[in-house]
Amino acid sequence: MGFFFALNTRRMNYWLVKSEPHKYAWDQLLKDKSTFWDGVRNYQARNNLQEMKKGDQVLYYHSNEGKEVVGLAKIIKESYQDPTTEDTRWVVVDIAPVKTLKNPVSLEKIKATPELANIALVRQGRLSVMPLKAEEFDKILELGEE
DNA sequence: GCCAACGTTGGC
DNA sequence: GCCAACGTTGGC
Repeated sequence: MGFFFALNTRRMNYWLVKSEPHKYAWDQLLKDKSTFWDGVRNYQARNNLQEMKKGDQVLYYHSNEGKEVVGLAKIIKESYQDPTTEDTRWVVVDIAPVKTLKNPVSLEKIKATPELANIALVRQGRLSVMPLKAEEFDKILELGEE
């Protein structure tokens, strides 16, 4: 049984999402306890949202101001129609905070870390929802807890 | 505030 | 279906 549990655990997916702090900051998510992740109007980001499964872990990045990974969140509801638009092309997911990183991990630090130099956050600056490999996810968390 | 990167739109 | 024009994101 433990063997199968380990396999399932390994299938969990890891993500990084961006938010401009003046639009919706990490602190706001802590206050709200959960939110629906709306505003995605890019197909690649949308496709990533649709791949998210309940329980997947999500790193929360502040773009523009801060430019750092500030917290860890999780998916509590899988993708459904974006309630802020009639347009059926767009979806949202529900996320909830898990913990605040002891030390935010800056973009600068990420760029300077060889294991992280190729993540989409660096390579594809405009993408707002991106997958991470387990190793990359672990590395960022590790940097955040130092 | 500038501009590079890149996605989308629309004319042909 | 190509590609120029345009809009948006986000780092600097």
